[in-house]
Amino acid sequence: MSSDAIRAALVQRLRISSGISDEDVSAILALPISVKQYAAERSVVSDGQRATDCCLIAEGFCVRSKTIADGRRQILSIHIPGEIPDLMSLFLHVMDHDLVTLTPCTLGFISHETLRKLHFRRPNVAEIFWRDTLIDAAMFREWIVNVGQRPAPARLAHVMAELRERLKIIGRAQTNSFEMPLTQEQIGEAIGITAVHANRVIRQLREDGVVDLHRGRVTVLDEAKFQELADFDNRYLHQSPAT
DNA sequence: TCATTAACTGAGG
DNA sequence: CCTCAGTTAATGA
Repeated sequence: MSSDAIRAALVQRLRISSGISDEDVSAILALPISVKQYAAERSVVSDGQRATDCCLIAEGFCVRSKTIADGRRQILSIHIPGEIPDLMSLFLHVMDHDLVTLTPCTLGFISHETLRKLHFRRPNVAEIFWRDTLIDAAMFREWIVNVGQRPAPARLAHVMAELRERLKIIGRAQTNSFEMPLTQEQIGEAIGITAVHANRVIRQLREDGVVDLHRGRVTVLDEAKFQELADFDNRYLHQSPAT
């Protein structure tokens, strides 16, 4: 994939969620960016590492995660094309978690130096990136509530509902079907249950005619049941800049 | 390797 | 007694 396509993915997302101006778009499109291909399940930046670039996902899915002493891993967030999962590293240089590819990915790296200069030259872009980081924090709050308080089937449904909403923004989800390329082990790591229990939960949702998850693709079987279970309110994604 | 399922267990309501 | 969820183990795709 060309680096133009990578920039386009970012701009498409920022246009919708931040109301970015054409001039700011041009400034972003002119940034030097280094494109790299990653296989699935590869570390992009690790906990404790000093980051010198920010990573823009052009193609594929990534997760952010932390691993505890006994080796168990918590998945903290799922990331899709057009996002910059490690934007915070621009100011927090030493990573406090891992960024890992889930699927084969095309990633674009923009140096901190470049981004810093852009911030001085274009305060509007700095504001947009700040806003993006705050939305990221809002998503973490929602994730905590989800994992901490909802029963397992609702937890899974909520993660699915959020992913659908975000994929829709970049034109990659239909209402009743979208990609969710996590193994059952990874689903367990995301919502705090074992892989065996993840399997039970998925089966239950399928048997109840709510939603099906098969080979990394979600199919909503009953929209009303799905919404009720997921208890999803998209306000925390703050998609319209005006409000 | 990943997904599936059963059987058993214990916590907690 | 019931639901939820972890563990173990066997088996299938």
